[in-house]
Amino acid sequence: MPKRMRMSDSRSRFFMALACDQRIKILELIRRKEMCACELVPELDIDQSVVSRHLSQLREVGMIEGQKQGVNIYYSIADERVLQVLDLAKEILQDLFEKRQKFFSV
Amino acid sequence: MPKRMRMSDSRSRFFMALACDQRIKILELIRRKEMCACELVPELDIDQSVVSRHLSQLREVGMIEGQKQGVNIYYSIADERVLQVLDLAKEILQDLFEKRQKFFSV
DNA sequence: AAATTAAATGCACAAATATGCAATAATAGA
DNA sequence: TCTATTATTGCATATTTGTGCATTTAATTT
Repeated sequence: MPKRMRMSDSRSRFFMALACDQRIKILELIRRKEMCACELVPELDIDQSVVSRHLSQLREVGMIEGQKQGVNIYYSIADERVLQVLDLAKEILQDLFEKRQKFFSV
Repeated sequence: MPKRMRMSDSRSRFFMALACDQRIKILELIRRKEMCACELVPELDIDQSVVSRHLSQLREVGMIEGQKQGVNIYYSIADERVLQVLDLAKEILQDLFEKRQKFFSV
């Protein structure tokens, strides 16, 4: 029995899905055009099994959805608001970076 | 040396800061009114040192900022867009929940 | 200056995570 | 049916993370 449940709030799991370079890259890739796992593998330079697991995780929290086409499952963004979240984070961090750069350049 | 850097993208770290029940709760608490660490401890039921570390982490990614008032440091949300991110996640998950409930009730 | 309160830090440890390898399952196409 | 390709699933492992305890640091107020 764990001392404390770390991520019982579903939002924690949601954000955990974004707390990983590879998964962010996957989202940014399939936002441009839908892709299957076997197309993602060479882009990410990690094992095929790992890509599969990342995709599962993103699917579980409702960020992406897959559609079968022949042998492949093509993934796309399931909810446009996920992209808003990604872009907001980028903006926040960019502004923070500038703010801190200004602060330390005095 | 780790095999692979897991969170070199600053966005990963940003979202990692949100991937934790306690830290989300801290944000939701100080969004209502600014609070110091010693006020947060009884609300969260974790050790004072842990609260301190959570606050550091949230500060590092620019989500909160502290202001000294006497002996205490009062924390508040540093960027309103952080709240947008939190609320977007809530909406996405709520819709996902309803969608899945509908699907499984057939 | 001394005492008190708040915040940060060092240390140890349990739990969770990302990863790769190997094997399995699933399925389309020949 | 057989084959080939794709995706999923154990299993083991190194790293990371959240946590608590004890201590230290910082700073205010008496």
